[in-house]
Amino acid sequence: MSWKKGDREERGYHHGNLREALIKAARDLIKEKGPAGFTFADAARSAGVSPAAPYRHFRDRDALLADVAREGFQRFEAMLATGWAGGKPDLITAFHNIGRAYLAFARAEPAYYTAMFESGVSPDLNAELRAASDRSFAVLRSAADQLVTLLPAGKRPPALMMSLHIWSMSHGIASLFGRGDGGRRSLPMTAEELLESEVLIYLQGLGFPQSA
Amino acid sequence: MSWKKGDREERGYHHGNLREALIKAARDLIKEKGPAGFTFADAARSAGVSPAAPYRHFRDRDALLADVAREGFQRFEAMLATGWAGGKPDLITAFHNIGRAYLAFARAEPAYYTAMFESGVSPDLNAELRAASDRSFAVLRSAADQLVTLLPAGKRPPALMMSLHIWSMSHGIASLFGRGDGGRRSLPMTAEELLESEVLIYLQGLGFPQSA
DNA sequence: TGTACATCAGTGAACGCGCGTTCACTGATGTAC
DNA sequence: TGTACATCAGTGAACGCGCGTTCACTGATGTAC
Repeated sequence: MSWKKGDREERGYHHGNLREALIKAARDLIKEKGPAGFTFADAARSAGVSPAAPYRHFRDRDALLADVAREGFQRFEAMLATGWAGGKPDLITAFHNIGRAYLAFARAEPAYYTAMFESGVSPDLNAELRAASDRSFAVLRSAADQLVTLLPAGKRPPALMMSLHIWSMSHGIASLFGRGDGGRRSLPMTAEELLESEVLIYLQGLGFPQSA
Repeated sequence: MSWKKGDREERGYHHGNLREALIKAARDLIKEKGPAGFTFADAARSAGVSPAAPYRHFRDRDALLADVAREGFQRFEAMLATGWAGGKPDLITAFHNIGRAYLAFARAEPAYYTAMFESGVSPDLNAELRAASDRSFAVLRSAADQLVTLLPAGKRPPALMMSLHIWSMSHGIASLFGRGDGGRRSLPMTAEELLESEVLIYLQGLGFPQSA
């Protein structure tokens, strides 16, 4: 069987693009059965190759998982940046949009989210993963940097602290209520409404105007 | 080998108290190797019994994990209640103390915390687990009920919403930074300081006085 | 109090299974000349 | 352009291992009389 290179991703030798195919297989299996519920052999089977083939691309299961997480952070960064949209239409609205993007990502990509935050893969053990994680956070950090300029110089909170606060709110809500794979708890309101009201009250506490 | 019933927990037939011993073994294994890193056979080995013995007490591995989570919620509830201390010395201070208790639990008992929130065991599938989880949340909810009475009647936020906000902040910080088993990210401040400042700003946003 | 019996927690051997990992190999693609 | 060789992604068979699960059993404890 030989494939023409019609698809942009289709290239290479025997399989075509086994590395990416294995990452996709891992994502599907994580979504189906949780981060613990997939094996190296499973991923090979899903990708339609022999159980020995993955060893050409990943040292072991953890290396594969780390690559899923790294790819996840890349997409996450892109979604957060799209939410922020360079601070348009106004800084406060754009800031709320980052939170929405955060929840949208957790909902749309529960497999990536799990690999990134709950798979036990430590970013500190993998420089590339760490860098991808840091770049995601930098979107939030940079938004906070710009947001504090709305306040008079003497009343500005530390932007780092502020971005950590927003991150923890978003992550808390996403973890508890906003997962696409059957969230663990039900709510009398949507996760988005809960986060939006939380951020609103928080910004009021810092003295931000209702809109800008 | 026969044991006198010196220890309060020591009773029963052959092993003494295998059920509790298995739960403790599961906790130790989760703490060591993560929620995915223990098996039914592992737990039996740690408890010093044959691999068939656990079947007398738990249907399968998930049932054991659910019981770890249930026991975790019981201790969690107790810690939160101790933090609140009936609203002493004053409601605002006691409210902050619940947050501290939340983080202290995640730090001191990472194995329970993992089983409760990240093991994939759904509270909805187990009535007892669900009830234990609800009782934990009820501590926070009841504290919020009392706290809102500090505000004039027309300016009181819904206590349910408020308790969900506080829960998500605490859970977000505990998950991201405040784990006893080698948290995944380092911080320029303690998790406790981060949560305390976050809650403080949030309460200011709702119009609460600095102390009461 | 003593005896006979019922109960049931835990045993240990056995099984089938799928995983992780290795190995010499095959065969398509890339490259030197 | 063609030929010979090097490279390397993927094969498939094999292995040891530990897991989950079952089974008839054993033996300590509880209970009826």
